[in-house]
Amino acid sequence: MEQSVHYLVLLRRFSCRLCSELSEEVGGIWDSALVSALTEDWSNQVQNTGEMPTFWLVSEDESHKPIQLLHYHTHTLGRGPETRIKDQKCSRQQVELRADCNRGFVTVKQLGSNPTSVDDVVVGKGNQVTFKPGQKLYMVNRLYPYTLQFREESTPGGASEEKSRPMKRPHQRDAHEEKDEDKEKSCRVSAPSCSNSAARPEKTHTPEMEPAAHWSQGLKVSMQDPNMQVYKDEKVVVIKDKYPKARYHWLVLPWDSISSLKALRPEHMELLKHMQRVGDRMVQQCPSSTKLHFRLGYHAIPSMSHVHLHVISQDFDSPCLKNKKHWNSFTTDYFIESQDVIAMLERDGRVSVKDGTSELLKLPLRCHVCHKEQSTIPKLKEHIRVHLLS
DNA sequence: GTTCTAGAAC
DNA sequence: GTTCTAGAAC
Repeated sequence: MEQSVHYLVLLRRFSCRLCSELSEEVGGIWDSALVSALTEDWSNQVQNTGEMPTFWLVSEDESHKPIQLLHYHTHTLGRGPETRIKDQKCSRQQVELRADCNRGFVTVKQLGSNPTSVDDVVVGKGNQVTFKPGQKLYMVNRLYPYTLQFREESTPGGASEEKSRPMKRPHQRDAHEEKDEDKEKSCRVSAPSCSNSAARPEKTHTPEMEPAAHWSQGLKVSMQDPNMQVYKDEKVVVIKDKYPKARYHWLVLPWDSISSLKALRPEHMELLKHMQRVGDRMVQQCPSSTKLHFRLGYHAIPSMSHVHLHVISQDFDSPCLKNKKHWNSFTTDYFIESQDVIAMLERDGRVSVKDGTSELLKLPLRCHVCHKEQSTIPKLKEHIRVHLLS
């Protein structure tokens, strides 16, 4: 217990250091409001991939159905049937909203004369501010509060308003929402505290709701969640793996929507190099970087959509590491080093995965240090402790 | 990706 | 009997 507390204290100090030092080193930032603008290429990529992440503007007092805010579409709102606001102080065109689903915020421009605000910040006529999950938008005079919810829209082109309701998002559930305390202690990586009630999933699933987003889309949700983000800059975001397979296990994800290694093209080279640099920095800033060995790489056939670079310490000391698939995905050629992916892209212009790679997950359990075969996961975990202590 | 659990392995 | 795995379901 004492050790866990100590560990958490270290982590918090580490996070603070990361905030200042890492930002300096790689030009990254920690306040998502400061994220600089990306190009509009993303919009095209979304259309090409058929993936349509969208925000939903949710009336806090549930006076009307949530309003879908499609990526890069402008939405003018104010007094009228859509919001059911009848207050004369509210203009019919009170605000213009523009969602950037990839970077996780909506731009709010005040068009009306009376003040629109986001939390305590008054936008001001003609001005615009960012609005993120966890914040509250007050349409006018600190009245008519709204929150943002984010989810993947599974029907490209957009669902009709009638059937489009925010749904529960299982992968937005944080570790601390399930058997919280035990998990936090046992996984040795503290889940960040979540004050973002607006972005939390619905607890119940009513018949009129659409089915939940597929689990494989979970990273796209997590990477947008400010409570999950450990680092971010204009190109990438880093989150802690929700089910870490070692004492330190981060994921570096590009803001650009790249579904898998297969989708990588030469134009992604600089992005991949940047992802590796950020991963390297994560390691360098880690208080245990001198004691633990780290590897940076990609799963050849990842379960989760959206390219993500694993930055993982090689202790594999985690209760979340439970089965052969977990083990072999990090200790066989199923795990492709970041530098090898970059080299392959440089050489071939593509990243290919060898036939039979999925079979690597079924290989016998073998210690990653001494290569001795172990019969079961519990025995393997007992065995690797020996290397950890030596 | 995780959880759950039947049944294999011990 | 218990432990552990592997496949289904999510």
